[in-house]
Amino acid sequence: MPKDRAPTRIQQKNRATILDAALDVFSAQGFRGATVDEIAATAGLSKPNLLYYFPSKEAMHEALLERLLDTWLDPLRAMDGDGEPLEEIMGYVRRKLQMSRDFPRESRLFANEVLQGAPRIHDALSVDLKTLVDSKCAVLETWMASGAIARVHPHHLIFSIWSLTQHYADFDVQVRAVLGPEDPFDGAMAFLDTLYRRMLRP
Amino acid sequence: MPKDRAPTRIQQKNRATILDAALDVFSAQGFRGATVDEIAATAGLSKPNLLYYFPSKEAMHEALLERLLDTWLDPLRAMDGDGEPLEEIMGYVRRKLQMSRDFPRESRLFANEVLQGAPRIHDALSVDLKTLVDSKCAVLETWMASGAIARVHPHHLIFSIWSLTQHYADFDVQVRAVLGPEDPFDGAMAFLDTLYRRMLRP
DNA sequence: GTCTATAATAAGATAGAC
DNA sequence: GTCTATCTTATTATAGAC
Repeated sequence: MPKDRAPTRIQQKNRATILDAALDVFSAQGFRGATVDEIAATAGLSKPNLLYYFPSKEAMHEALLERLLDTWLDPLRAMDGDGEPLEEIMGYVRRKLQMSRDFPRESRLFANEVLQGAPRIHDALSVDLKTLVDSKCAVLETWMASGAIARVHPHHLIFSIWSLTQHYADFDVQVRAVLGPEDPFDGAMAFLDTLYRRMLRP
Repeated sequence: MPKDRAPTRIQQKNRATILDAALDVFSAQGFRGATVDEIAATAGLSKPNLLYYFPSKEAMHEALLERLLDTWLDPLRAMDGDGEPLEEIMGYVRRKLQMSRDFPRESRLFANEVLQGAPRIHDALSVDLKTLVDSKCAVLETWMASGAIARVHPHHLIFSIWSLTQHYADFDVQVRAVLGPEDPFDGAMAFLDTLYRRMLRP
């Protein structure tokens, strides 16, 4: 096990390789569906070597979720109460859709976890996430009160952005099966742009 | 194993009990996360007795998916090309949201399967589902051409209905963690009503 | 039809050589 | 740091009595 001092370059590289492989497998199979064997094979390492870097399968999963939660909410944090309301919301939608396109594995890791009752991140949801969302809902409400955007339930507005954007990562197979060769994300961005501008027009 | 003749009442009842328990466990844990032990315990039967009715864990899962696919698309099938366009669409949204509220386990079973690449239902998606969706998109396009509803990409319109409604079943823990004690479904229905009426107003 | 007992295998984790 | 070999446990499935 790595000693309790600054990790060497090879340690950093191996940990990164392992986490990337683990993300591949966990996001595709869920926690219990994933096997350490498959993660090791994907990483190109032996199973005991993997467990030299992470003490258990659980530890890998935990490391991934922790890293994910750190960055997953950045697009919402970046919605600026002092900006132009509609453009701030559209910017949030755009950033969220880009995350679905560029980081579908992260989206599916998260979806797997929440779908199965969020056993490992329930506190993060009901504390950190709730706090952030409530504060942004307050911002949305001032925008609605000022007449800058139309009135809707602010929490459901945020849920709608989550569901509409994450759908393209989480249900990618279904979307492509139905849509055929057409790129989903271009059409999605145009559609979401229309949707939110029409719904929120004062 | 049940003989190849009409099932007795006790057989029917046991099969139904098992499938209900299996739905509980598969929808909460995914296919590989589910164990036959847990399904048996939930059903109140011994494990060998379970496997007397279904030859394998895989067979239970298959039976559930088959039954699900049969009924999952009914709300879309019911959207009538001869009806009043906006009300037909709103009716579809309402039925779909009701399914999320009344059959969240089915929604999560489906989500688990698609999220993990739809290995068992890929054909159903790219054939049956695609055929149905394409035909309903043609209907939507005639409505748009006639000016009865505003123009949007029809496939993405349908994706939006799926994602916005299923979100309340699949991400139920998250929605409730953020929303607190407020009932999600009442607010959701009001929100979706507003959303689609504003977006589709000609 | 239902059960107890058990076989067979898969998977997480460790020992110990190099 | 990395590997082969192995232990241990969990899990699917079956045998065979009742």
